[in-house]
Amino acid sequence: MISSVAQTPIARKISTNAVIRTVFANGSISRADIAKLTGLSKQTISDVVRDLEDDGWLKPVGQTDGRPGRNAITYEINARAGLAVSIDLGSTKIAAAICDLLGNVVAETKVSTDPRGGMHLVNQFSDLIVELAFAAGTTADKLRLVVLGSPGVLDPATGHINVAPSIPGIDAINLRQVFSDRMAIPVIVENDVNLAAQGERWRGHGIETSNFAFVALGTGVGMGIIANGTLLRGARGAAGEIAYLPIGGDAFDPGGFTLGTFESAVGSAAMLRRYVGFGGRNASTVADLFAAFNAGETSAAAAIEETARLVAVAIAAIGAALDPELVITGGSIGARPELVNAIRGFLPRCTPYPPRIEISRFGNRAALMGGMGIAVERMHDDLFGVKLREV
Amino acid sequence: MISSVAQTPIARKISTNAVIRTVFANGSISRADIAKLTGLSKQTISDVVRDLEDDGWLKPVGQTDGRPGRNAITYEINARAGLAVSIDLGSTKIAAAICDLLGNVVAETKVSTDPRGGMHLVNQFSDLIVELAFAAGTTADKLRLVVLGSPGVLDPATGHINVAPSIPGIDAINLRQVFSDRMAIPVIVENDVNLAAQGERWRGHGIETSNFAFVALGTGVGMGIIANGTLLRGARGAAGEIAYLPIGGDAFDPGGFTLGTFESAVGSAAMLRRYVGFGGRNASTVADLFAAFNAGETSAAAAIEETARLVAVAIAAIGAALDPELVITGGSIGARPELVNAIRGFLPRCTPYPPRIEISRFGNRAALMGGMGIAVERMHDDLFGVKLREV
DNA sequence: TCCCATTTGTCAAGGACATAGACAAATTGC
DNA sequence: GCAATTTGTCTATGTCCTTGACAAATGGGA
Repeated sequence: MISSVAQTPIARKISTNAVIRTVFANGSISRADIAKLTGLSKQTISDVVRDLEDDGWLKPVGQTDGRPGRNAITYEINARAGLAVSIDLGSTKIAAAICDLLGNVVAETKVSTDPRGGMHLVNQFSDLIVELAFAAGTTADKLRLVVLGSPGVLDPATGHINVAPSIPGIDAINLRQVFSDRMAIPVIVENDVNLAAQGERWRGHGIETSNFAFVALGTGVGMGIIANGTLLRGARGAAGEIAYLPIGGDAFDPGGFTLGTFESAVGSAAMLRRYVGFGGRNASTVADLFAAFNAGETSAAAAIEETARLVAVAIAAIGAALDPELVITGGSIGARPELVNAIRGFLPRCTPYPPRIEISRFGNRAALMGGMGIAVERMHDDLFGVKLREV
Repeated sequence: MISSVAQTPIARKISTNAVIRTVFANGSISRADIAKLTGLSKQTISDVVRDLEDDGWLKPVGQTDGRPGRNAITYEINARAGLAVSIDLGSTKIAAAICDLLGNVVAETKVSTDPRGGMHLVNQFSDLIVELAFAAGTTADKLRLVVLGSPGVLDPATGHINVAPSIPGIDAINLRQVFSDRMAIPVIVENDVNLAAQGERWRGHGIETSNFAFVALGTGVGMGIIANGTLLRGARGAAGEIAYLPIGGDAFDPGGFTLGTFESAVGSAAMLRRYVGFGGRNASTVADLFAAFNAGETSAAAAIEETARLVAVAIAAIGAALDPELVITGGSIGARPELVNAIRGFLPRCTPYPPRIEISRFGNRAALMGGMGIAVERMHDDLFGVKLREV
């Protein structure tokens, strides 16, 4: 025998999947209505719903009322039947949340990142999860999945983080493996900007758009791409690493290799340098610089204007390559409306088909949201997905 | 009743699909071997194969021999059971071919493009197909599908060609609709560079690569992107329109809007202009220019060098956005090894992670090949694909 | 209050498709 | 010629789905 006999026959899996999807789409629904919507017979629906209720995935919640005919029992997803964790690892803060099968946030917290990095972070994650699980009224071993967002370039195959300048020691261990072994739960590691893009796709500006880019502008720069409705990672996981775009400087300058030509031109350090170059004196952080701009300082305005011009050219380049319908900006610089308005002004002057520009809906929670979105999607796939046999 | 009862139950469709895929993967195979490879029972395989043979999809071809035990009858795909047409519409030539279910070319031809454009082209396609069908020993009404590659930006939803400078009158009609109505066959219209990328994906350099780009350099410039193994079209079908990359000129120069900044800098007109600027006198076409280069003319070398430098920067930009493993070049300029070698020299100096560069395997037949690849894939989907019911 | 139309959900019968195992037929090797 | 091996069919059995009948529950009207 090459393949063992399927535990649950394919036909029943398909029926179960159809029922689950129908209940997800409709919230609270009777078996008779499920039958009408799926086209399956009442008998089949009753069987499937009985199995799902026995296994805890569905629960009866009430009755129809007021219409002629016998009242129907209505069923809902038992959201608590699947809980997962999303963690956003930043260089200064770690945000974490537990969400249920419907994507509701059940518990959430935020702590300072352990500056020692490496295995200390794994310990920190582990403690966070135990604490969150308690707050959610459950225990860590009941959690089905962890999605971890991290800066850096991840190898799509192994999950190893190859480049992560801002987090010490994290490229020395196989974070996914170590963390997963420690918790005895599957762990997905993903680039934080990619997660932010997924977050916007799930419940943000990208909800109705299959082709958009999330551009993060802050200390560093990065991009997450949603194309044909799914995340685009590239051959080495480096898709969207726009730090290396040959814009804002000479592409052949060897200095661009370390930081990246574009990042050297529009990162927060470059902005402050530019501000000082224009004669500014009152800003040591980007927040100061925007404050100076709002106070009417011309050198701050010039620094922002020049940055916006370069970002507009970068977006033109991205538009020529990817044709996104929408570009969502985020990060400490990218979330500033002052900058985004300036970009909106430049864009139609450097590309014939400018995409729409929006500021991220979730601010610094975008990556956390994206992690939850992936977790929910993955739980659905694992629990109710229909997988055809590989030949 | 909302949905009509499925004609063929899903389980049988899945089994049929598994059988077909196994036969495709193994060429000539016995029913017993199909059973071993799929894990399905011998009985089921016999039933499915009998149905497929009755309907003409499979045919017995011989017997096993020489091994102990009873000889088995071997079966093959009946390749002639599905024939489709691929057409590559160029500004000067139209190439067309008929291929079978296995992607074998059954008939092929090439004619000059009718310069009057518009509906005259539809007539020309129609005549070509009738002629090819005759050469293939069949009739046009037996063909299942036409894939048409055309220059220009196509709306992914409607198939309408929005921008096509080199073909007159083709943006005035809904080519897909008109052509499909005329032939009474489904027609797929796709950008020619996208088709070239698909061709390389199907049977060229991209056969083992899920993330690569096909860059066409000639009179105009364009790019086809394969990401996650599938074609990337973008929101308006303009993904890969690298003519508008802000490279090789000032992105804010309004002149760049008509032709595109990058195309103005590296198209064949720009190359010849550059050659003359360097003092060249002996070239009125790009072929002349490369001949002058091979004769040792320094102004030709300088023109090619400068073009290669700009293309390298463009590939660096594409690499930063998409992280392809490979870039395949084609077109009258992009297929020249002289240029590609120069690009290979520049690339590591302007990007830290240069992709591999290869010249298209199919020359000017790449788009035709891509059309066949799509046609074969689509025929398989239509004929044997498993579609789950939409809820 | 009673009856009817309507709706829900279960029961029972039947069909399609799958599997397992027995078995006849065909072939090689000794 | 006989054993071993392999192919492909036949028979029995089980699962899943559908259909149609029917009991149970409900609202509205006489």
